[in-house]
Amino acid sequence: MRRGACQGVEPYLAARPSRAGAGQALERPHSRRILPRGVRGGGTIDNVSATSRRTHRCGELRVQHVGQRVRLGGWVHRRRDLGGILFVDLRDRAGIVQVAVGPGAPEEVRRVAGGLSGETVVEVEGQVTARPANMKNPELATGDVEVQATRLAVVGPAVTPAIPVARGKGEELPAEELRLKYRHLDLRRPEMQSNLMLRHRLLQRARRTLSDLGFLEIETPVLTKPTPEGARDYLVPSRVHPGEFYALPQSPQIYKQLLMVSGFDRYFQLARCFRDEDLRNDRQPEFTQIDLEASFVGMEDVLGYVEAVLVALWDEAGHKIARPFPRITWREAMERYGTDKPDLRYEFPIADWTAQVKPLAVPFFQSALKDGARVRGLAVKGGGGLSRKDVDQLAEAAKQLGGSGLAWVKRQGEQISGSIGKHFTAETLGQLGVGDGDAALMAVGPDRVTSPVLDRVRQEVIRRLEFKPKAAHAFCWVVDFPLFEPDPETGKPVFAHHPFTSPHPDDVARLDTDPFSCRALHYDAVYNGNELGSGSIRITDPVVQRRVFGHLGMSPEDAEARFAFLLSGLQAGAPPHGGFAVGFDRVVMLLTGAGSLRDVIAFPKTTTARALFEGAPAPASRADLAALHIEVKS
RNA sequence: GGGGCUGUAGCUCAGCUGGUUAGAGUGCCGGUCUGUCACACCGGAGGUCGCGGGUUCGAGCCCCGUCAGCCCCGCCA
Repeated sequence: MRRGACQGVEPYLAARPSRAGAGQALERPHSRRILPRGVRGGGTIDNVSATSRRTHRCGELRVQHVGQRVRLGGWVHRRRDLGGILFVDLRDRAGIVQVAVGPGAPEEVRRVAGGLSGETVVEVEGQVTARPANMKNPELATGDVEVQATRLAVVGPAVTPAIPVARGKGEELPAEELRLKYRHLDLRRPEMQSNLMLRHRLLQRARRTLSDLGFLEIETPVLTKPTPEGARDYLVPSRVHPGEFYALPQSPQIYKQLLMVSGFDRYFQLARCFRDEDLRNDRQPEFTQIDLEASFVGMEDVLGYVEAVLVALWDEAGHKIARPFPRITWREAMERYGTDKPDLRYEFPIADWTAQVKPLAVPFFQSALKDGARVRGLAVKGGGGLSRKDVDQLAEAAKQLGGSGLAWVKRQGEQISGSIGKHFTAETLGQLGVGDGDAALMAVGPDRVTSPVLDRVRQEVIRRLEFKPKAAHAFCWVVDFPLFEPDPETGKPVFAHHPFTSPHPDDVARLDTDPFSCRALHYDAVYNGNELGSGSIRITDPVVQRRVFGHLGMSPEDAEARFAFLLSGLQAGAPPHGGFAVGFDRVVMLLTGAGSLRDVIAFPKTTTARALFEGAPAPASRADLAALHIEVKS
């Protein structure tokens, strides 16, 4: 056990067995040999931390080190000068340890310690001592010990930091703009270090899991050709070929299919992907996917591989997840939850109340109840707890999503109230599952309107009434997605996913006659209402692939020009194959509890896609532009 | 492209109905202090109220514009 890693600032490391034993053994003779005279190595426990300049990391020291002479390097987190005695909290990535400079310390040490300011980098040599019982600090993993400094040197003087690294309890974070501008300081904070250390471990665990399953890590180009995800491409001008451009990959989609054609059988990559679209809290223009593809597989196989990865990742973060994940069809998800990424932590489904409500002749519904429109609603247990203000805000949100609003009924004993309350009896409400103290929230219209409305209302009700989740971790697979969706403007069928997704074999015959009824061999992994990733079984028949391109409105010539390398690949003998891509940054965000992707990416972009730290993008020089055959309009 | 929120000391924030000298905590600087751990105490410095224009006798506060950050829609798996 590397106990040193298991302390406060890195909570996810708790009780994790080390697998680094062999590597440590190799390191040991080396680090022992170069340790300075008079300083003993750290024994058998923390030797990977030792270097020619230090024996341990600050945060690793424990009672077992008492009596040892150690040498540390780190940043001055805080300093407490009591006059005759002075304490320095020394910080590195492993944590914080208290260095004591008492009246008995050498004059030089006392002098240097007296002048230390925050964030200065120092090297300390001293003896680890046990703190007396009443002077221990239980909030610090190293709180049972301290280091009595016998040597102290400033090796990296620091100006007063622009934003604080050491924060007081309850002190707010600096503005995000400043955190991004002074990212080197923000990244020193133990929270950020913890996030990025977990990220590292998740990456390693994903690699190991897939490698153990026989997947080969193969890198694909970053300078490439536009891929078909449908987002805007980042373009890179070619110097050698005037007027021509590379595109940065939105995903390695076509490459991984070609690797299957090439017979690599199982591929994975921790792939950097680029999409030039507007940002969100959970969307960055460059991001990382755990990308995989396998040959001679069906959907079951792929879901199995992805489950193995996800279970391993959650395990790495300390959560035990049961397999297999439950499955829900896309149709059922839309029917019961109004979304293709249902949050199954809560058993609180949407119901079709058309049959029960239609005979009541409620004016609010009558005009809308045509052309296949339905009345759908939520029976809210304890919905009496929703204030009039809550209901009004829910109705307002419903209207913003394009609905005609939200009808509501509350039942308290024999008292029935609400916007359409006078049309209801306790008996009718009982049939809808609305009991005493409950409420019914209803929307009317075509499903494409009521689904998003009731999805939103459901989430808001869960939040406002603080429903208890029935599980902390609710994974599911959403399967049987439609192959096409109507174009919002023309109503014509367009592909719901990328155009390499195989139609469901049972539905292929209806491809031309009834496209909207065709299902795709496409599947999403959903966790607590978040989409973690998606995948599909691919089209391997070049004839079908050409037909599908035709459906996208692509002429055979267009298809050839854009995707010749894929089409010729498929003609060359393509094995049945399929794959998946996990949005890795989002996984890290969920597992760290971070509020935004920016807290799990070392150097993220702002919402306007700027890098405040390094200052990208930036204008290019006239000479650079000329070399690239580019003129910029000003 | 559209909507919303925010912008006051290095940092986090307060600032009344527009009113005369813009405050607090923390950090910083100086001092006292031998067991602190957000040490405590005493003293001090520190302001282009994001920027530009307007209204007004008078603007941190009202109006218009603009910039930046964040959130959302559009867009994007």
